[in-house]
Parts: sequence; C-alpha cells; structure tokens
Amino acid sequence: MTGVLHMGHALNNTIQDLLMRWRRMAGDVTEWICGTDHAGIATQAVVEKDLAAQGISRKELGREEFVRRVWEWREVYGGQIIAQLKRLGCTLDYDRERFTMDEGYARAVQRVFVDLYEKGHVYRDRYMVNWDPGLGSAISDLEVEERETTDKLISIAYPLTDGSGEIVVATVRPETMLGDTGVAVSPADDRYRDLIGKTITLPLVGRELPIVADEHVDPEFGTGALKVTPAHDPADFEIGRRHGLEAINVIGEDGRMTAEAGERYAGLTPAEASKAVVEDLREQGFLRAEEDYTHVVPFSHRSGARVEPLVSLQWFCDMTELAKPAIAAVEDERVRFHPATWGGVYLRWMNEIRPWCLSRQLWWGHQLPVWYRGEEVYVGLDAPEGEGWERDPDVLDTWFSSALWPFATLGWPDPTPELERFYPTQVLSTARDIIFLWVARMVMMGLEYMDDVPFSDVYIHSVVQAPDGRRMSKSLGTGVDPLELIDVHGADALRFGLLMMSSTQDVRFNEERVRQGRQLATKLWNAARLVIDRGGRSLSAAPEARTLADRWIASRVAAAIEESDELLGSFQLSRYAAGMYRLVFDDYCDWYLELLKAGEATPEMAGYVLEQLLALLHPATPFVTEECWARLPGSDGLMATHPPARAPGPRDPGAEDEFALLKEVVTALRAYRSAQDVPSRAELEVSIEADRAVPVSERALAALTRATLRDDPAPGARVVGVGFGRLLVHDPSADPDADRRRIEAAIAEAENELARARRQLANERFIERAPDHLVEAEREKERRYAAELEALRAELGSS
RNA sequence: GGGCAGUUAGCUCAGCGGGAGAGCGCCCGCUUCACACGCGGGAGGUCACUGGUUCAAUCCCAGUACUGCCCACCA
Repeated sequence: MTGVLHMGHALNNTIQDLLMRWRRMAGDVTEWICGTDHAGIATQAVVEKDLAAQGISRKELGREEFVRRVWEWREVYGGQIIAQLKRLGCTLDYDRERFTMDEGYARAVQRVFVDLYEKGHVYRDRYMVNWDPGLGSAISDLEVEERETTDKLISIAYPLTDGSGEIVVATVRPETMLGDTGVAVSPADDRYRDLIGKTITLPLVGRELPIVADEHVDPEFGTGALKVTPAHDPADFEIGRRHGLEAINVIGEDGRMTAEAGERYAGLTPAEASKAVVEDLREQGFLRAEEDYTHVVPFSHRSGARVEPLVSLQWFCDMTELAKPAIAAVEDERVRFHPATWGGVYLRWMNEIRPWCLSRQLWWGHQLPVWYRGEEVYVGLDAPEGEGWERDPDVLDTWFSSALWPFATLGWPDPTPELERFYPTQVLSTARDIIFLWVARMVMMGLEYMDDVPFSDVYIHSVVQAPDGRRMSKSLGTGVDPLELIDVHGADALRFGLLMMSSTQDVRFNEERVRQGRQLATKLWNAARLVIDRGGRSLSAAPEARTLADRWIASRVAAAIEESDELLGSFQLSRYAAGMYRLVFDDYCDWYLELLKAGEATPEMAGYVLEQLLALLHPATPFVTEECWARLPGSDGLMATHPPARAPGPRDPGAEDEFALLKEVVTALRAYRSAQDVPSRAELEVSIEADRAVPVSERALAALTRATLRDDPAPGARVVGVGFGRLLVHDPSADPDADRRRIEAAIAEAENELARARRQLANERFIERAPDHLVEAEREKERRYAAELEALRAELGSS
C-alpha cells in the first residue's frame, strides 16, 4: 500500500477486526496476517515522482540504485498504514508482518512462475497487449477501463490495384492506416463478393493489400468494409491471424510513430500523425468523409493514459486449466460468496477467462526468473550455468504475487506449522472491485498449490461513496479522511458508524452514523459509571433474578446473544450494530437502569448484564468496552480475551409479557401527561381496570412516570385506553376540552382498527385459508377494540 | 450490446408474504441525583409505476421508467 488509510480500508479492516474479535472471544485460535503488497506500479510511480521533483530520472540512477531508493521509501512510509490500523483498533498479528517482497515470499513467487512454466501454462508470445504509454508498460485487461469518448470518424478511399474502383473504409485512428495489411469484408456481403481475393493499394504507403472475407465484419456498419491493422487493434489482430496478414507496428512502445510508419511520420505522436495523415489524404484526394463519432475507448486505470493496443513480446499465463477447479469450487459451494450474487459474477468471468499478461516493464517488483542467450530461453530459480546469459529485465504483475497470499504468508513452500494450522482460512472480506484481480486468482492458486480452497467464505462489503453519491476519491476532492474522524469522534465511533453503513449495497458516507457510534460509546460509559456506583461487579456465575425487571432484562440479553451470533455469522453487520444500539439505549438504559435506580432491579443483575453487554459490543467498539471492563470491580484480564456473552438464563416469555404490561401502562400515562400538559413532576393517581392481572409495582410506576396506584377510581377520573383494559386517571384539574379532543382521537383510532378487523373477518376465504392463529388474532382484535370503543364512548358521553 | 443491483419518512439507510422501522432533521415538554453526546411525547411514507400470483403483496413473478455498477474486439 502506498498511501494512507482511506475509508475503504477503514471499513474493510473494521469488518475484519470485528470478525476476528468475535471468533477470538468464542475461543477460536485466530490468525490475522498483517501484511502489505509491494504495489509495483503505484509505488514505482510515487518514487519516480519524488525523484523527478529533484530533477533525477529513474534511468539516470540505474536499476539497482532505483530499487534501493524504493526500499528506502518503504522504510519510511511502509509502517504508516500499520500505525493507522492500530489506531483503528485492529488486532492483527503485528509480530508476524509479511510483505510480498520479503525474501521467503519472493522465493515462493519465483517458484510458482517456474512451475507454471514447466506445466506449460506460462509462455512467451508476441501478442496484442494493452500498452500504457504513460507507464511505459503492458498492463492486464483488468487494469483497463472503458471511457466514452468522441472522436472523428474518418472515411478513406482505398483504390483497387487494378484500377477498377475503390473501397471506402472508416476509422477513428487514421494514423494506424500506415500499418494496414489488409481489408476485410463480410463473406455475406454481395457488394464486395467479386472483390474478395483482389488487392488494393494503400494510399500514402503504396503497399498492396489483399481483400479478405471475415465473419467479424458487420455489413451494416459504415461501408461494410474494414481496414485491418493487426498490430494496433485487438479485433484486427485476430483477423490478421486468421488470414495470415502481417502485423506491422507503426506505433512504438515509447508512444511514438516508428520507422515502419515511414520517414514522414516516424517520431510523431499518434495524435500528430493522425493530423498529418488526414492532411495528406485530403491533398491526395483519398479523404471521403469526416464526422463526429462517440464510442468507448480503453484508458489505463493506472496512469490515466489512453491505452495503445499493440503487439508486443510478453509473458502470459493461460488460465483455462487453472480456472476449471476454481469454477467447480464455487459451483459446489466450497467457496461461498456473501451476498451470493457475487458468486455469479465470479463464475461468468471465470468461464470466459482470457490469458493473463504477467510481465510489466517496471523495476520495482519480482523480476522474472528468466534468462536469454541468443535464441535460448532459460526459466529457473537460479541463474543458468555458463557465460553470456542475460536476465529478462521485466517484473511480474503485483497481483501475481498477491495471488499466493493465503499460503505464501504462512511459509509455503516449506511445510510450516502455521501452514498446517491456518490453511485453508475461513473468511475473506473485500470490496467487489477486487473479485477478479485478487479473489479469483487466490482461489486458482490455492487449488493449484495447496490442493484446497484458500477460504470458505467471501464477504463482499459495501462501497462507501462520498456523501453526494460520487466516488470517494482524492483527486475529485470527495474523500473523507477516516483518521480525522477518529480524531473528532474516536475510533469506536468510526467503527460503529461504518458498521451501521455496511450492508449489501453501496452507501453514501454519513457522518451521522459515526456520531451515533460516539453516542453509543458515551452512553455505555455513563451506564457503566452508574452501575459500578450502585455496586455492580463482575460475577463468576449468573445472579438470581429477583425482580420482574431482572427477569426481563435477562431474557432480553438471552435474545440479543442469539441474534447477534446469527447476524455476525451471516455478515449482517448493520443489523447487528443497530440491534446493539437499541439494546443499550432502549432496553438497558431507558427501562432497566431507570428501574435499578428505583430499587426495582438488583445491582448484581445490573453488573452481570453490563459485563455481557460489553462482551457483545466489544467486537464493534473495543476501546470503550475494554475501558469499562477494566473499571468494573471483579474484572480480570482483557475484554478482548473474555469469553463470549453469556445469558443470565434462558429466554423468559412470561417476564417479557408481564414487562410489556408495565411498559404499556407507563407509556399510556406519559402520553396522557403530554397531551394534557400535566407537568412531569406532578403526581398522577391512577387505578387500573383490566381483564387480567396487571402486576405493576408501585415503585416502578413512581420511578418511571410519577404515578401512584389507588384501588378505586376517583370520581370523575379520566379514561385512558390500553390494550388490556383501561386506566382511570385522577386529574381534577384536567382541561375538559383537551380531554375531549384526546378521547375523540382515541375513538377515531379504535374505530379504524375495528373496521379493519371486521373487514378481514368478513372475508370468507380469509377464514377458510389463513392460518388459524391469524384468524383468532383478528377475532381478538375485534373484541378488544369493540370494548375499548364502548368505554371511550361512555366516557365521552359523561364528560 | 449483454449482465447484475437499486428505487421505503425531509436526509442517510434498515426491513421484506399477514396492520410500515432506525438515526438525524422537524414540533411540544423536561437542568428527573449515569448521561442535554441526555429523557419523555408527537408530526411525517397510496414502500417508483403497470399488470399477475395469493384469503392476504412494500415483500413473490412479469413488464415499464429512472439510477448505479460490472462485462463486451462493430471499425
């Protein structure tokens, strides 16, 4: 990695650390290799730019010195990203740091190259490659991006050699006509049938070119005749191979016209040559038309330069045999993608995989283990014996070495204990843009060299976009710096915020989520202070639940533990985060701790539950949970190595139901208060009329809404409807108008609900076909709302 | 040219066959002795559109319209 930690790194590493901490707490032996790749192109570019600023060119320095400078640069900046990961709280194995240019790793890379050569997959060929003139190197198909561009489409007349006429062809790259070696027409095209086998004389050049028939040509497009430039167009290259046409390179690897282009054009840039060729054609009367034309054009993902397709002698790897087992591994789900749709993307690409151009004309990277002497080629781990051998100056595509990551970092090819213990791994977490570049290649290499998949689950996380929906990018100025967010809100906050944003689709970055994370951390901290102050501590065994609140929170914790395990296991990270947030704010703080303050819950349970909450949240927010844990009396060791959260007991539906009654009473009274403007400090007297026992405690009611219970309703009490009956509130000072409005609103709502229930029940097919419990629930609703309506109407009538 | 996603409250996003959810924002009220980075109460969505399946569709199917992404050798 060449740069500083960006948001994508922050998200990915937060996810990985979350999973690592989760499994570590669960008792798994975990290994998260800390390492970086040498990022050949990007790193070389950065160092070259540095040198350029000092007026030094790479060529002046020479290869050896340049590579030494890159290592120096790495000494300075290589550690930067690791320091930043530490700030994020990532628990990698920092002692076992690996780098793709380490000696042992480099040996593994060379070995694989040699082996693939010996097996016949790796070969050297003069073939059409994507040439990046900005970089001065070939790049792979995956490093090319298509951009829509408007060019001039030029029509040129090619006269038949026998003088019987002409063929008009069209091109957006007129300068390439200098390298034309044929003209192709569709075999189905009657217009040209008689011309097949004849020749034309190439304007400006004078070369005689055959007219061939090829299926690739679309008779509908333009004039239906295609100029063939095998050296500078991938399609033409294929046509050329089919018809034995020569490939003449008129554009060189330096991005300029070659001597082959002719004296007049040699040395010009293609753009200059294009102009000159058009001028010359015009003068000589061969130009037929010029029009704007919008199409997609390849650009280098690396340098941004327009890719120059040209024929070049490079090293390739044929992927078809390597892909077969890797396709099978995904088809039979030895490797599973999450979400599964990415498995389909992987398979579509793998099924049409093309040769991989491995060689790069760079200095920073793994130099090819290849030597030449005249026509001889030697491929091997060590330099060949004898005099006169010269080593290939090229290096390997960085992704070639990255593909070996899952086993090369563990010491392969030596049979190390680490390799034995940790291969295959379980989870690979990454963004989708790297599925082909890295994931697919790791699967292929893992199967080839370890005879097993490198990981069983691939989690493809969201791409975090800029807040305005554009790509987050430094050059666009849309980047948001994760380190600044850590400065402002803290690492826990950033981690939590990113988890909240992380789902299966792209999301816009939203700082509110990070703030939410900070609020959670603060809340947890304050809750811990309260609980510790009330005598909460770490206990070796679950305490007895002595109150309804105790039984209820114990049940809630049991449910939350089940839920969080399931969500983390299925990579539903934002749901896990949201669930934790509500557990802490709503259940624990707003209800349970309020009751603790009223003496309706026990400090033992409060302390025990706090410990479990810390354990549940620790994978997401390690810092605050560790800090709270250290302060909890009786705690021992680190939360990082604490066992997973344990429920104080099994789920308790009875307690949950009973507690729901309390909540309903409290919520209804609070709403009454708010609607009637009863100050929150004023005491309310209330009696409960219900069709069942409502064991609401006096103290709970007093603590949660300053209400006291009385056995009989006071005369003139106000009616508040609840699901199980009604509350009668003694409120002599109530404003009758406001109260009537409140009751009318309640009536309207009840009428609505009643009508809905009756409509459902009037549908015979619903009664017939819907599950019994749903029908029964509907009947229950009808009864309840009918009763409530009656009570409210009576109340309205009497007021 | 193919393929894959998405379209849910003002904003950013969850949910997904049985009466729409969160955070923020907005309105009203609270210096309640852990926390104003807080507490309580509210307002606010024909769940893009059109058909279909079903007792029941925001959720399943088909199509349409936008948006985003990936793949692709029509000059």
